[in-house]
Amino acid sequence: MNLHPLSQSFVLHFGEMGSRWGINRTVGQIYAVLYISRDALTADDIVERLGVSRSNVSMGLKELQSWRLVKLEHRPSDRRDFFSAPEDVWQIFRTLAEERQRREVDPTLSMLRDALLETAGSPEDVYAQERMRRMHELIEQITDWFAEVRKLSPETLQSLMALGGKVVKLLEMKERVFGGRVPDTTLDNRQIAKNSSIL
Amino acid sequence: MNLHPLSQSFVLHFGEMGSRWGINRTVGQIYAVLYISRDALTADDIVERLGVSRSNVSMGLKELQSWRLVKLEHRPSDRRDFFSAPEDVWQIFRTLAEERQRREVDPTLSMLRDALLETAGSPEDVYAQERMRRMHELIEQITDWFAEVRKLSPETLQSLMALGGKVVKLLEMKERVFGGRVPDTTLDNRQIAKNSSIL
DNA sequence: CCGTAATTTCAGTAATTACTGAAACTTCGG
DNA sequence: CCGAAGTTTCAGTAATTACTGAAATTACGG
Repeated sequence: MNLHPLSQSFVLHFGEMGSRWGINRTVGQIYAVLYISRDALTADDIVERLGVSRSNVSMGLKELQSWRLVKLEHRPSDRRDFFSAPEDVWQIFRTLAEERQRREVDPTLSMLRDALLETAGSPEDVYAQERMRRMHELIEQITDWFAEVRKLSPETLQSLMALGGKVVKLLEMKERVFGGRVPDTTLDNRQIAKNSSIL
Repeated sequence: MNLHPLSQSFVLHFGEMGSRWGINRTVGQIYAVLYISRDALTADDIVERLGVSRSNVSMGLKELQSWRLVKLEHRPSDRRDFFSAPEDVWQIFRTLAEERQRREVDPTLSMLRDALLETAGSPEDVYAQERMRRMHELIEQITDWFAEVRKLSPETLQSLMALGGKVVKLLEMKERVFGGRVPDTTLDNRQIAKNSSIL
């Protein structure tokens, strides 16, 4: 591995993290190298930095492209492919989440839906289905929420996150002015549903 | 594998998902079996249902315990260990997130902080550090937000998620009425004014 | 279109990770 | 404490996944 020591620990760490996340070590390292590089790199640049085979880098880059995590660009009178990671970290995060949704969450929801359509033949099946229903509900809720949140601009999102749990307090306050009853400590489902319908 | 067909696809799917998430197939399957079981199960129950070795189940259960994803209980005059998955799916989700935070996010933040303390010796290093700084910022922001959100009750959280992006609209509405000046509450007024003005 | 540089594919092999059965250990009722 | 039931550990092996080098394919400047 032919890297500045500062970058080295970053790259190694991402290789390690990659393997924990079901992405292989080299793919993680390739991404790390691209992420911290100012300029777009050729596959051979990456080979040189990581000390792995050219074919390995080729496969890794293909994998990263399938995740939409790297951009491919070309330069005039240069036949080589140049790769780079997107600038915006929020965009990267979003892409990652979207791809995981597509690859893992959607198939899971689909499997759960299928199982819920089956006729339960025994008390165990009835319980199993009930559990699956709850899981389906949870995943769908988080999924829908995320789809909504994705529509917000990064700035808005950042502000909301900065508020954190205080959002609730702010909404309670709004309740006092617009709503009927004053909620005790937490908001009640129905009440929020009611209010949001006016929007 | 000795399971009702309805449960079988669920269990197989979770095995598959497990391997994609860096958790091994059997561990995923064990969890799935526990999740859909009404009663707590012994290790031998799981062996029977999955058709894997007793030792494999033992290791898998240990792994799941280290993730705090299974509860261990005992019954009077029965020396066996009984395992079960928590009832509340929100709780499960939360535990999973907390453990991943502890195992993956925290070490990553720590690595990034260390790298940011180093002195950059070249223009490449300077850029690499800038990128790491941005990544650190993003992760910390999401982390802090999540820590806040974790304090909310599942019901409150659910209500908030049901609102989705409409939260922004509600807060804007509040803005229009109070214009940053906020009636007496437990919150520090200045803090709210500051935060909501960004919206 | 030719030649060559660049990239991809793929079969073989290396490395890693998962799984098993046997043995060691633990626990607890008697 | 003893013995049996239950659990864990671990060395060996199986299965999976990652990586390489060579060959095939692609793509583009001349």
